[in-house]
This record gives sequence, C-alpha cells and structure tokens, in this order.
Amino acid sequence: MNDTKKVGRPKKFDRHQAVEDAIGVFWTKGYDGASMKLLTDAMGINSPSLYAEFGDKAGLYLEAIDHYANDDACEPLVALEREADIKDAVTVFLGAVINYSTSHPSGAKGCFLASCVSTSAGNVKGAANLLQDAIKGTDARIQARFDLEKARGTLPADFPSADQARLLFDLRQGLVFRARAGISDQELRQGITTAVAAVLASAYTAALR
Amino acid sequence: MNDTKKVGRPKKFDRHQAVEDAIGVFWTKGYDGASMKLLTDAMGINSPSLYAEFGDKAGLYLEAIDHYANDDACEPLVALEREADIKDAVTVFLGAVINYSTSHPSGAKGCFLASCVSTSAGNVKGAANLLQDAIKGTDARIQARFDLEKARGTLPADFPSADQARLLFDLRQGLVFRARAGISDQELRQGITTAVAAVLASAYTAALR
DNA sequence: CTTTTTTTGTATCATTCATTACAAAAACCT
DNA sequence: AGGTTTTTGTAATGAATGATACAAAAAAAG
Repeated sequence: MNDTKKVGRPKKFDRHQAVEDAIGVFWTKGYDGASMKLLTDAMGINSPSLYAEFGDKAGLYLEAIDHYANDDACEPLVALEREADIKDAVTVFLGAVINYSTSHPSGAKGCFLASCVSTSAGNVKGAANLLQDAIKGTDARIQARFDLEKARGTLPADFPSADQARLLFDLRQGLVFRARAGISDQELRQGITTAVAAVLASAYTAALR
Repeated sequence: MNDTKKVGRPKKFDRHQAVEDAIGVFWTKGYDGASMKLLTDAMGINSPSLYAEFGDKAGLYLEAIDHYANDDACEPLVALEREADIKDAVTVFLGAVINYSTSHPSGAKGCFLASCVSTSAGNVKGAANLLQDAIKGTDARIQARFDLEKARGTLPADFPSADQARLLFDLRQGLVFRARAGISDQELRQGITTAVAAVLASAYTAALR
C-alpha cells in the first residue's frame, strides 16, 4: 500500500499486526486489565511509539474495535456465506463460532466484542457506538444471506429474515458467553442442531400461523 | 438472622446491602474498573472494614457473584415460573430481561454476569467456576419450567426441554449484549415474538421431523 | 468504672498505572 | 558529507491503585 519511502527513521512495527496483537491483550484481560506494559510487550513496541501512532490507550482500543468489527474475513460469517445449502450454512456458522470462541490462536476465550468491549461500553468514550455499529453490521450481513436464499426460493418469501438474523446472532452471544466461562467446545457443539432448527423453523411453521 | 448482641463495637453496615452496592459498581465498571475508592464510596464503608469483612477485593467480587447468581428472586426467572401459559411465560421472561438490562435501578446496563464477570472469568481465580455454576443453574431452572409443562401435557412429551432451555438462555445473552451496547428497550422488544416462536417451535415442528 | 473486644476512621504504604521528556539512531535530501 | 526528519529506547513523571498500621470509638463483660 503506502510503502513509499519516507524521510526519517523507519518504523519497526507493522500497524495491522500491532493492532491485532493489542486485540489479543484486550480480549483476554479486558480494557482496564490490559496495562500499557502488557500491551507494549505483546505489540513489540515501546510506549512512545504507541502514543505517537494511536494517541493514547483509548485511541488504540477504538482502533482495535474498528479493526475487529470490520474484518470481512471473520470465519463464522465467511462460512455462513460460503456454504451452498442454507441449513449447512447455519450449522457451519455455529460450529465456526464455537471453534473461534474456544480455541482462538491468541488463547483468548469468547469474543472480543462480547467478552471485553461490552464491559467497557459505558466507560470508554466511543466504544458503545462502535459496538452498536458492529452489531447492526453483523445483523445485516446475516440477513443478507437469508435474503439471498429467499431470492433463490430456498426459503419462503415470507421468511422474516431480519428477525431470524438477529435471532441467530443473539444465539451466538450465548455460545461465546458459555465459551468464556470455560465450557468445552464438545459440550457447546451439542446445541448446534437445536439452534439450527430454531433459526430456520419459521420457514416451516409459517404455514401454521 | 444473627442479630445476637456481640461484644465490641457494632458494624455500621448491612452485609447484604454492602454486597449489592458492590455489585452495582462491578457491573457498571467491570472488575478492574471498580476501584477501591468507588467501591467503598458506594458501599458506605471504609477500606479496613471491607478487608476485614471480605478478605480483599477478589473476595468481595466472588461473594458478589455468588450473591447475584443465587438470587432466587431474579425477576425474569420468577416471571417465567409465574405465568400460567407457557407462551406467556416465555414472552414475559424476555420482556423482563429487557427491562432488567435496560433500566436497572443501579443504572447498570446489560447483566452483571454477561457484561462484567465474563470479562474477568480468566483473570480472577474462582470467577469462571462460579460463572459456570450460574449458567448451568439457570439452564436447569428454565428446563424445570418446560418439564412442568410437559407433565401437564401442554408441551409434547418429546419436547427437548434441556436443549430449548439452553436456547432460551442463549437468546437472553444476545438481548443483554445489545442492551449493554445501548440499544433501546423499544428496539429490543421487537424481537420478542420471533424469539418466543423459535423457543417453542419444536413443539410444532416435531411432527415434521 | 475499668477492662476487653471489635469496628471505625485517618493516614499512609509500596506498587503500578498511563503518559511524557529527551537524547541517540536511522533513514532521506541537498 | 552535512542537515533534516522521524522513530526508537530509556528513564522519569505525577497520579491512582490495592492494601495496612494504628489510634480513637463504641459496645458488652467483669
């Protein structure tokens, strides 16, 4: 991208990598638990560099949230969009959520947004807004998959895709909450079938209403 | 209970009230964000009294979790058990969750367990275990209501009450997550009907499987 | 009334916190 | 090479943190 040679001593760190390292610390320790020492150690930079790059701790945090929320490569969502069959898609989505929240490479459990940012939402200015945007963005991305399926005729035309999208995402919060508490992926997986049925059930019960 | 006169200067605080005041601080600020100053101010005691009573900050925290998790009077659960009709019960349960997580008297948003304890689960020794117990206890309490309904014949005998209980509780985490992010109770309420249908749908779709 | 016991209140402790001053280092520019 | 610019690394800042020491206070016991 912007690898154009600039005057002055070159930076020793990659901005994206630094933010992702910071996410790992925030995610495991929470905003207040993530001390500058933990952050700089994990990011491999020293505090003056951090301050020059991100302003302050809160600035880094907001950028971490933004980076995390706008990561189009989020595995569960990609899986939801990848699988051809809608039932498979929802199933694989939930499986990916469980993988993600129980065995993330960073070692963190749960979800950065649900298990860290939510706690800090009222305490770090700007965090709540970013969190709301992330939630609504994910709702919309899930709904888009359902809408696609309606266009294909695989889901009935009156399938309430917005409602069911929120429902699926809400269910996900329950899974990552359990994962954060230390419940095993094996135990979590037992609920997948039920959840898939609940999310897609309105396709079958619609006629009954 | 133990109001038996004891020798020595009497305590100036009520233990239960102090713990509940502490919960309010932890809930809004998180474990690390809840400083001793904030805690002692809210509890109306000074730090030596706090340390004498609870050992240290972590001790107070664990007691707060225990107190919160074993509160049988939890409004949403009481409502779930109170309503005669099962559909009404689930509807009122979710409504109570929304009230609770958007307008709690303490001013805190979300849920103490989902929006505070979950973040600290890996960082405060003992918290994760208490959290798991709280989750499984709530699962069981919800399931009991479904089982009661099966015994009454209102729900079919093959209604998967354990699975649907976990589903309902997971859905709840999604609601309190949204509440913590600042989404209004009005907006949250729009999803209730869909959620109720999803939780009880297997009663109607069972025949189709 | 004195002693004993327990809690309170104040004042303080060493640590850790987020943040910054400043000089050496490493690049490009002329 | 000499000058300019930007980042690094070290070291230090004041403020806030969790936790205590200790004396005064308030009750029952003797």
